[in-house]
Amino acid sequence: MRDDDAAGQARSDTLLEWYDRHARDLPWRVPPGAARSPDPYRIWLSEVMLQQTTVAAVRAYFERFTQLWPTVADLAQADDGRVMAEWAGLGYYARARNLLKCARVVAAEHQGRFPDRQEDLLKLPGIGPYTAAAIAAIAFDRPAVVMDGNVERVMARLHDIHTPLPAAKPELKAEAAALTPAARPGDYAQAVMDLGATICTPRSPACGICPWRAPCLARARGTAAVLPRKAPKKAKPVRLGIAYVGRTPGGDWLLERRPDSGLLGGMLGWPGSPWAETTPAETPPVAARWCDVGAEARHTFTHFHLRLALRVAVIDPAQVPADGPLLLVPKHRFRPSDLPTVMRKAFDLAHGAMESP
DNA sequence: AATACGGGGCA
DNA sequence: TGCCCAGTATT
Repeated sequence: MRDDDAAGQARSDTLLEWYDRHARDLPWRVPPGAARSPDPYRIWLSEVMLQQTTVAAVRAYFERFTQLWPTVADLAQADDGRVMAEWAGLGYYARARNLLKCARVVAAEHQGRFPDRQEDLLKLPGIGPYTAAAIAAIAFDRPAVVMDGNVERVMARLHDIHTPLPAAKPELKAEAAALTPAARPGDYAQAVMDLGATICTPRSPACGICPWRAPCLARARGTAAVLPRKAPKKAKPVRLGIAYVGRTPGGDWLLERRPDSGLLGGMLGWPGSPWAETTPAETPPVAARWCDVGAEARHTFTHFHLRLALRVAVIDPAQVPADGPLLLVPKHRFRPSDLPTVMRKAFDLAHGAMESP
């Protein structure tokens, strides 16, 4: 065991030396060696945004959110619709709903301070095993074992593990735990994830410049590019739907607030038919002369492809019930960027069709 | 254990 | 255009 400990120590030291020289400059990051300590609010916000999402996509959203809501107390008081609108385009909208829930729990039940232990962080909405470990390690420098897709890939290659995911997870986690150091665990966690994101990449890893090229078994055996192995995935079915893009004579838009649970939950969207495998029936939200737009919006979600046929009409505002999910958004307050991507695609096509009759 | 849940990047 | 990537909540 002592040999393993010593080898692990040497590896984490090697990685920390690399991180001291090559740490990425990120808006939410405190550089290694800096005097200040990280703001748990900013670490939490960035980690939730980074779930299933690339750094490139997150940057602008992070800047915007921290500018609008500099503290967790500010976010806790924010308007729900405003937060959903600012999240639009980032995807996985349950994250935004849980973000608000979590901010309100922290503000009301934790005096505006995030818990510093993984076990307590795990109880908060939207914080699972990965995010709890990441906050504990990065914000509070606790030796939590941070397991994300990057770490899984790095461990699979370092130890040349060929068991397919997700079956390999326990083994990969054990290897990651054995390497997590007692000194500078926060920097170590960020270092492994940086390594996975910049060098030990999913395709064509840059083994030649990797700080772990010496101990890496997959590098020695030439198997890095095929690891980690994954269980085969199933094909995505096609679903069909119709969306109705309506506008009043005054130029206000007819939208609906989608239910909190389910696909695009809590987001604005165009009213329409359910999305199913078969051709949908016409289900106009209000009576009007709906015109077929020649084009359809195509969009791929996690588990199906959608083809959305489009109808446009000038509608009578008096036809819109005051209760229910439908709402008229005034012309000057409507921002296409407040919509999830599929709804923005539908708008772009419908709007083009309305401009040129 | 399996499924629902977006969107962006790259070949 | 199509394939790859990747945490949390729910069932």
